[in-house]
Amino acid sequence: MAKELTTRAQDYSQWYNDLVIKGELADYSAVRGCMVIKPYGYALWENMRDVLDKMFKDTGHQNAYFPLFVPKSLFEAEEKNAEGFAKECAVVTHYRLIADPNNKGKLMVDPEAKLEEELIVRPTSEAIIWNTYKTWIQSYRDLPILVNQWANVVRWEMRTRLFLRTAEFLWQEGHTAHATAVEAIAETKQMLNVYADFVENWMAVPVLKGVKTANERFAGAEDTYCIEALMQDGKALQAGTSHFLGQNFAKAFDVKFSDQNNKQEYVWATSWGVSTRLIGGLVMTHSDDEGLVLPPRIAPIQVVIVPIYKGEEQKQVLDEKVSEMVKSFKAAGIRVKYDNSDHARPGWKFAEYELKGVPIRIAIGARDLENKQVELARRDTKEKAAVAMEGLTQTVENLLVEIQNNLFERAKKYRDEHITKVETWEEFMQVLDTKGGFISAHWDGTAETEDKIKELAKATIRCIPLDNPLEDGKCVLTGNASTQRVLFARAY
RNA sequence: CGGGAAGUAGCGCAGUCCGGUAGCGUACCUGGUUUGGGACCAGGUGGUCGCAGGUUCGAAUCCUGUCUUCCCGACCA
Repeated sequence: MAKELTTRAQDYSQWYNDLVIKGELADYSAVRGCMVIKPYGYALWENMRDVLDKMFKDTGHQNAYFPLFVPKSLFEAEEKNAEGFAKECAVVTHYRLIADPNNKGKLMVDPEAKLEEELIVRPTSEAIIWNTYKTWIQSYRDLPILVNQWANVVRWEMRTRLFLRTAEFLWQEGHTAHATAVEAIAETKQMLNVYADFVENWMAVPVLKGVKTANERFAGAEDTYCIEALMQDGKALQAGTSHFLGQNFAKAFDVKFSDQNNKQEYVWATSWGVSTRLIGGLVMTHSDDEGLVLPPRIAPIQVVIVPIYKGEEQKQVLDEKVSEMVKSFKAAGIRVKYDNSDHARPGWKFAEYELKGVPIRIAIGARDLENKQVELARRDTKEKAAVAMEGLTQTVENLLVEIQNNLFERAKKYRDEHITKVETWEEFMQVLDTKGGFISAHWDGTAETEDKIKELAKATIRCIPLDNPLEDGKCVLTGNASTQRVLFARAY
């Protein structure tokens, strides 16, 4: 029987959950709020990770690894950062279990094994890293430090959703140290551009680059730059952030260096990260009611080949023919899977690989061998065509590029059509409730107005776009004078 | 943390009101026929019904407690 998928129109949230679980990206686990990332989903993450990792290294960064645990005294050193994360920290208080004398076969926490100082399971690593940088930095010659780490972090969220918000998630966090503010700001912007480049050109997800308002800023940052994407239900998703941390952490951890004039200066910092949340954004950007739709450049399987045969004899002929094709594909760097397993019939396989979002499917049977052709089906448009075996590898290479471009253009068109300029509060609410997407509106620049809008509309300022044109106007809520439009949306 | 729902075979569910020793679909195994959009026939395997206690001759079913998960909300760099 078919794996029943909920459609987007029926229940968008359920559709998303169905895709993640039935598409075998991830599954719920026995641990509240934590997911199991399954091999197919992890392969996707590995592809994303590998591309990003190369981009980081190409911009001069190195990987390192810091501890999972942060002593409480270090964690609280940068006050704003600590306060921002305090209410969602997992805390280790003991280090040993013993047999429970009142409950045979069960264990209990040994009250004798209480830690002198509690350990915070990192929700982010600024504290432990800056405490370390203190020992790495003495002179301007030690700067800059350009380090990234691939890690897991824990944020004890009250409400979780697969990939979008889980208690534990995988990410990378870059932490850099610089001699000047100018240099640190340049780094912050550079990494924002790296993220935008990756998300748009590899994931085919269009993003808006901008800077957060003070309210939405990372705890402990001077400025938070972000890329914002738009999902098919009209809600925005923060896809990545890059923070200019000023000297906040240097001061909190007393990290100084001697400059060329032997003067002691505090170090300037940045941090930047993207997480497995990107996978959630990917799913909600491209997928449809038949299942996942993955962009070719990061799809674990780019091409699946399904043989159609009657009897063992035909199968062997096909196996032989297809092995040549596979060899040619692999030589061209195409990630290909030949599924000649006998326990499922072709129709079942078609549906299965559509559900899993494989960009191209090739079906080949006796009929095709005779005509020296194959059936080529593309996942993004669901179009099927008979194409010649002659030059097939080139045909497939071209089609992969075309699909990649089509996905991006399709998503960008949708996104652009869902940026709406509004002038009045009535329009603001109407667009929000009926059309969704980003709303470009004037805002008087105060946190009070921002809070009020959040309360009234459940919409937040996603960002102030970079290179935002100045334009005199009136705040959409208060009518006060405003110098520029900002982007509002309901968000994940 | 507030509200709701659910825990019975790998997965999805019925049975619970009205107590009598567990069933359906799918998956899985065997054999056969099949194979161009989620095949069909036949025969099988698999669960002491989340956990603990109570009522009863007898509990998936009634009572008490407890644990867990999901959904909605609040919260969310």
